[in-house]
Amino acid sequence: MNSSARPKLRTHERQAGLVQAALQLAAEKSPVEITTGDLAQAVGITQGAVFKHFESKEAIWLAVLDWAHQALMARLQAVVTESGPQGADREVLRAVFMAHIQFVQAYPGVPRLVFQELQHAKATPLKERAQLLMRDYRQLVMDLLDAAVQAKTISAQLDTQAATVLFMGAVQGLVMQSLMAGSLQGMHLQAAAVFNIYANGLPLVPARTTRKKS
Amino acid sequence: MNSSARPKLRTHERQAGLVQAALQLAAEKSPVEITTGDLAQAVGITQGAVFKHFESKEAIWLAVLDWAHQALMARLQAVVTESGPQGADREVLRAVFMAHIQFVQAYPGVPRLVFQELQHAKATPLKERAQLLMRDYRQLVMDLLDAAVQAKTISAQLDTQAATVLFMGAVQGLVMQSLMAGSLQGMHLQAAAVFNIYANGLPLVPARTTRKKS
DNA sequence: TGTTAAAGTAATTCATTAATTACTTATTTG
DNA sequence: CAAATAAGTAATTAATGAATTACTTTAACA
Repeated sequence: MNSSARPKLRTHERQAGLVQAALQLAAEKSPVEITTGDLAQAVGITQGAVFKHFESKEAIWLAVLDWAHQALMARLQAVVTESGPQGADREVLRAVFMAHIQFVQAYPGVPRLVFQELQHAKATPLKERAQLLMRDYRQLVMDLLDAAVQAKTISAQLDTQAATVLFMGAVQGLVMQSLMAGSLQGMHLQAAAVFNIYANGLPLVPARTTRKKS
Repeated sequence: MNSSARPKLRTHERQAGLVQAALQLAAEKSPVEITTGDLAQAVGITQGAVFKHFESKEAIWLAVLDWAHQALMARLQAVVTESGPQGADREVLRAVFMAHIQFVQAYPGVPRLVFQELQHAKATPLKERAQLLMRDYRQLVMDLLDAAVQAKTISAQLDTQAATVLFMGAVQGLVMQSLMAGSLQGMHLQAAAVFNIYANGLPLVPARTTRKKS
């Protein structure tokens, strides 16, 4: 990647470089098979030099997860606030959905890494970060759904927990799909179709002329 | 696991034992961190002895994937045929969904392994097996959806590709959910709620009092 | 501008783990 | 029942890869 032969960057920049390198590499291969040597090479330094900037390999992945957390949530939050305080609720959801898909396309290494870490049985620091990211994300989606219920755009029948799981699963399904196909291309085309089915599954508030029956 | 001190099993049985041990261990930890030593121990033999029965570690995981493929598809096929030739289509889907969830609860290592392998960028034999399993699964779901459209239980509007992605994503979402929670308990409770939303998203055929149009 | 601290190198250490080897023991089966 | 074969052991090998060390170079700044 970075072949500019310019040695001696300050720790902060090297850290950033390594984090980006990790993201790049994770886009192409499973995080488990990324070595500190790979990272060093990608950034143009020696394997040993990596440890001048990070205490351990784990610390690098922690930084990557932090970056991803920050970047993803910022984007999604932006989308939410852009949509204005009382946008059509389904449309906000759709915008968030599509923004997430875009993010995944831009940084395919992130879902890889997150899922990788969630797999560990016992709570490693990395797993905890991954959980944190997911929890935050989950909360954002659930808040949107709850707001829609509140605003009576969606029926109070809705199990918002379940709806959140399905929302996240929809993204995950698309990711998996592209892992099978081997290409991220066309992901957001299918994403729209998938979201339509999802949104269709969210119950409308009962027709307002009719009396509601259980 | 197997602490019965009975040496010298025939290769076929040892293979089966090792496959089951791998499934067990994969239920608890990430497949990457399962060593041949772990497998040997779980089955009560020496690390080296493992290679009397499998050419390589990779061969073990291949066998595991084959077993999983076989077992999962058999179950799902059974559910489909049990439901009779003209069962209510959504109910067949629901039954398949729930059967899959049950399978995942019984063998949590399987989704772990599959996803793990799908991550590899270049086509390793293991990745190909995982893809094969997913493709078969995907086909089963899509066939059901297509049949429902054919039977006019579901509107021809439906993008069955997308509906299949969402179906698989729904399972995946539940898996992820349990990975976050750290427990498989209660998964099938939430599964029912998730499926309801999904099924609700499948468009009904237009009201039947209307004359059918091509 | 010369000293210091940070950033880098190259080579080494240490641990892990898949696979092999030389040898032993159990189990078929001719 | 005694070869022959299959299954097992214990120890070794070879490769990999994270981290450490001893030393060198660059950049900052007092």
